[in-house]
Amino acid sequence: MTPGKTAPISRRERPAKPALSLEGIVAAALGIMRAEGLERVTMRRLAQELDTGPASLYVYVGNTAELRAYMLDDLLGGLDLSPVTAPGDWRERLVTVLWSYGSALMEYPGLAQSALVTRPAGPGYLRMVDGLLALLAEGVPEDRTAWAVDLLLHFVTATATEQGTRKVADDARREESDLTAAILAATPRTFPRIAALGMDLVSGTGEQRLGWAFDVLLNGILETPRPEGSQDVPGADGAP
Amino acid sequence: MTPGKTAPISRRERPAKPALSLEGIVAAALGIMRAEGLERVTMRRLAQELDTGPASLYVYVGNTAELRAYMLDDLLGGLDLSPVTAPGDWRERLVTVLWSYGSALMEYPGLAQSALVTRPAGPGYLRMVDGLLALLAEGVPEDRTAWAVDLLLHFVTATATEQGTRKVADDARREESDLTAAILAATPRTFPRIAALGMDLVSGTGEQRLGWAFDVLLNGILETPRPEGSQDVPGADGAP
DNA sequence: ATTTTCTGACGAACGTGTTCGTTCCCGTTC
DNA sequence: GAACGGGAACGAACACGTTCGTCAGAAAAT
Repeated sequence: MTPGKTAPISRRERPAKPALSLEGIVAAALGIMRAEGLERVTMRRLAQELDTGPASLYVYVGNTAELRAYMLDDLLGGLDLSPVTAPGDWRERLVTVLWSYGSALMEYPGLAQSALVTRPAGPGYLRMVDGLLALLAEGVPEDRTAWAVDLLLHFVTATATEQGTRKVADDARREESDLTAAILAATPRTFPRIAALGMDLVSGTGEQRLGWAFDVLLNGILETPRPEGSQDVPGADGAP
Repeated sequence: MTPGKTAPISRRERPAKPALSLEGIVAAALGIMRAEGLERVTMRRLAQELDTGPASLYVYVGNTAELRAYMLDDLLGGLDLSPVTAPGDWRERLVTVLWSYGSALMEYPGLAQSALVTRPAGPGYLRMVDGLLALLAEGVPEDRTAWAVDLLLHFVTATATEQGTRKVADDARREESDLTAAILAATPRTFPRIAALGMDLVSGTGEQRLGWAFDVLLNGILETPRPEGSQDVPGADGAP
């Protein structure tokens, strides 16, 4: 596992390298991530693990963002989608799946950021979207399920990014006190509304706020139809 | 307003370096951004502009994320908040301000990403929050204004990040076809729901979708009270 | 007036992502 | 069997963010 510097043995002594494939690269990247954390997954470190040079990786992966997208998709493939077909209230089951997604993202916050930058389009992501669409179909009018799933996922991803990078910065104290100090420094003269609300602005745990946000989104989706003239798309039925 | 290029005088002609201050650094950074784009605002380029070395900047700025936060806050300070006190429907005025915020962010997408990673806490941001709180107070029950403003801004920031980085990637074609291809490749066997919806999943312009999202959020906020037991915070009134 | 202290500034260095030109190998074609 | 062509792998290099140890110069203390 820890190759260290086992003397500069020429590569020909290594018994048949796995030949370098996208799958192998992603697997190695996930291995490093689980063992040492995502921030350790650098192109150089990864290349070293695969006994090659950094430039060689670029044959299979366009850049680090793309690599992370592959890693994330792999993770999403392992997501528990059993709530999709389980019995019970569709809202509860939907929120359960969304929480799973969010939890996966929060575990490796850097991946969430990638998902926000590079829109996922891998099989793992599509699998999840399909499941969510099935759940939405149970209770949401047909015209807005497409936009709704996007909105929900977009929101969870963003929240994970925010929460996550804050965890990386580690000192939640520092962050909090930064904004907290500013709030406490607000006087009725400078920022009246902020001063009035005070620490209520930063109240609640992340879970509480996210749970509330889910309710807000679902309630809003249920009673907000899609604007007219936004659904006539050529070939929208998938039968060209 | 438009600083332009007041003759590219060599740095040695500069009469007495501005002594290097946070204000000066941020101003120079904004200058480079407006002239050459945000991606050109590197520590080295910035140091060169200020006729010093990169390391010197770290006395005033912890890292690039922090620098960008300062830049963003400066931009936010120039935001048009006149709708806050204007007459008319509070919802329309609120959305107007949110659009301003979003537009500012989309102009320099990298800044949006910073805002998502490092929570803003500068005067420009607080000014905007205070204005939004005033607008929300006109129509939203008091218990949820604090969380609502956070939710709204969080969402706009995330959307700008997503939209923006896509613009940077430039080929919206490429991006679109990536997901589009996956959608078209979906069969009723593999991903039934996705196949059924087809291109409707990617329908609508960014504006249409964001406008709809605003409606969803506001409608949801209006009818989703905050969960009980989440508002008793010590010193919540700002009077310790 | 001399000494001490401390902070802003700096030069050099490390590890990073990414690109470029070259080399090598293997399947294809004559 | 020989020559070829193309994709995979590589070595070297560039610009980047950030850190470290050092230094100068001003402020504070004596």
